[in-house]
Amino acid sequence: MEKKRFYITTPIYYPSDKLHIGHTYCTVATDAMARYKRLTGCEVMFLTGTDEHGQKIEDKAREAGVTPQQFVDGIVRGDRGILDLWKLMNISNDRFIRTTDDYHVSAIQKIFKKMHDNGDIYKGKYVGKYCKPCESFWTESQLVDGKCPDCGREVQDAEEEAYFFKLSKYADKIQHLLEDTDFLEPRSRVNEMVNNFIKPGLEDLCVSRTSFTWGIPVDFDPGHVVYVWVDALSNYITALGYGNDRYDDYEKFWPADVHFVGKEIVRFHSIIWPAMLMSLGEPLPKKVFGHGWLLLDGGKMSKSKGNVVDPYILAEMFGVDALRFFLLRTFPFGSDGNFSNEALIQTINVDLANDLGNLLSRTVSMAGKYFGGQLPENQRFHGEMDGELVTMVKELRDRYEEQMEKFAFQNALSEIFKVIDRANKYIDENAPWVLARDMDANGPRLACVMYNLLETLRVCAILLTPFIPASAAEVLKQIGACEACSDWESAGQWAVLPKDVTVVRGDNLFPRIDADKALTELEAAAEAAKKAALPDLEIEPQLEEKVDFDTFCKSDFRAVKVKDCQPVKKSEKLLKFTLDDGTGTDRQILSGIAKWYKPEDLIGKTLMAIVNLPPRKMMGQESNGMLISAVHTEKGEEALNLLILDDKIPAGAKMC
RNA sequence: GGCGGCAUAGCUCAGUUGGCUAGAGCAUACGGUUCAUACCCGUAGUGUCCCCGGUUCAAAUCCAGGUGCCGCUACCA
Repeated sequence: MEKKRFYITTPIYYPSDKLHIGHTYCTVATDAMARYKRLTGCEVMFLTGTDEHGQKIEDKAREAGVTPQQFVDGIVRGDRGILDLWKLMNISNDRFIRTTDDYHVSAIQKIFKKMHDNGDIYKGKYVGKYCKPCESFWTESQLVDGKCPDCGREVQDAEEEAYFFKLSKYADKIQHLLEDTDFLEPRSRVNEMVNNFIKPGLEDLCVSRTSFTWGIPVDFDPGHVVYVWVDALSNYITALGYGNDRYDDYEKFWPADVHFVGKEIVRFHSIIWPAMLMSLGEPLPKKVFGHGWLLLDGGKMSKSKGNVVDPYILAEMFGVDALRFFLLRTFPFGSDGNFSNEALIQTINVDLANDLGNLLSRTVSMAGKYFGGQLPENQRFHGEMDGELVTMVKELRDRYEEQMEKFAFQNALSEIFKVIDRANKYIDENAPWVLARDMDANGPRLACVMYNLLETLRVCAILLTPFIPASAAEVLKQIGACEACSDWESAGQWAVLPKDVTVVRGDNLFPRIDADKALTELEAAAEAAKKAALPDLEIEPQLEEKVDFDTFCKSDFRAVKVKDCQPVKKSEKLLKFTLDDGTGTDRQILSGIAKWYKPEDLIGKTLMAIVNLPPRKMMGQESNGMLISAVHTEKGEEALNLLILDDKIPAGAKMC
């Protein structure tokens, strides 16, 4: 009999920046689902990738002084890039598509041509706004206060030639698909789509651009590039070999079982994508699932807020499995969740360290202590004491399966942890340490208690495999489970381990985390990351206000020579200068530059000062003037350089 | 503005087609235990289920109105 097949995808991410915890969330969820399906015996195709074309990449590349291809290569394949991240997160994707891959490029050209030839793509005029100085084309909605969002200047009506896709033609079919089937989940998204887009009347979709070149050329009309919709969405079929010879899995895996997508791109996947497939005459994916977002402090994560959570830092600090687990255990997949470091640490400590990790630790340790690691065959079952636990474990796989089929990861995990909780309680009820006091009388009973715990751990570990693959494998290893005792089939059965199973004590699965210490470290890491993101160099903007010449001339700048320089007591900032200003009388100036200069290094230097400022007292000492420095900001940190003049300039020389 | 969603314990949230004496986890307090990762087990709580009406034998749940928060509002990828 042929295996059941399952095709699941993440969105292809846009590599204009490094990915954050939100992308990781979606990919980890997809990975858990893919691993679950493999566990149940399906032949799985799990696809993820990157969407690499478009204006923004072109711009970013120019800023960075590299070609667009070099730019995306860096973000995708570079150090700590996207591929590295998925490797770190133990993502089991079968394929990774980049929209710059040759086979995708040529397939897109075929798809575009096909839709053109069947009359669904036609040439039209794209009306918008044009900013002449910037030479850029904007849409009505992109304008800021009706002006160019880049320079703020007036824009003019303009039109450019573009290809359009007859989206409107498919409006009725799409509405039916959304309203009368369970194509789009969660259900709450359906109303949004229908009310916002379909009912007001679907407009045709502009599917080409002439305003930038970083895209797939329309091969029959030079100057046009295929816009994101056709380019990106089609990845789900080109990666299977549609329109290309690179792969040959289209017949095998299409239609997809589910596209996991963020709620912000539900529209593309639930309206545009089905319409495109209808136009191509291809079957539709079975389901689109729009998951929620991870919010920070109740708000969206964003670069500008500087609150982007870096998955690398978290995974390295707490472990990949802990992070994977947290993401899927804590938040209902369909709705938004509040991400916080506190919640992450708490979940790790409570569920993974205290409940699961400790259950394994105490079980294996007791098996070692009481039986030297190998249980005796002679075991005494006690229906009353054991019944409840055994029943729960026997029913667990079915309960779990029910939730997993609904993508309710949180609930599936919750079922497992109910059993883990029950097992911890079971230990208390049976008090193995009491039984152990009289091994002659209680040996068989104690052995049965231990066996029941191992069986419980076995089933839980199997079912946890999609979520925490490495840790689950470690559990199975420690409890001595063979391969046949670790598969999906055996997870539905009780008493699969041999009675005389041998356990192997290992390291603690999930070390407890010192919350205060970890939070402090995270803050420091976040601070460092924030700093790294700051611009290398910032200078003060120039003043708008003009100063007339006469006013300027009133400022008396002079060359001065440093006769002496001392730190000011009790002041961290101030240095006290004794200066020769050419008048024959020493001048004292205090300057807040101790952070940048050592006093002794400045003695003998020729500097510049304004000498006719009114005297001012600082830390009880009088300052007569001000030394002139150049200031700028580097990586968010203030930098200062005194104006140091050529020593041949005599003291008192006038600056003008 | 239009459309949609949400509002339940100190915190994060469950509550399916009205049957609830309103739950879980975390946090808190107290007690027990010692196999274990200072862990585990038990007990104790506290609620104007946002407000105001209505339907009903019965409303957290359904309806109307109000308040507050959030999302979507199409060519940004």
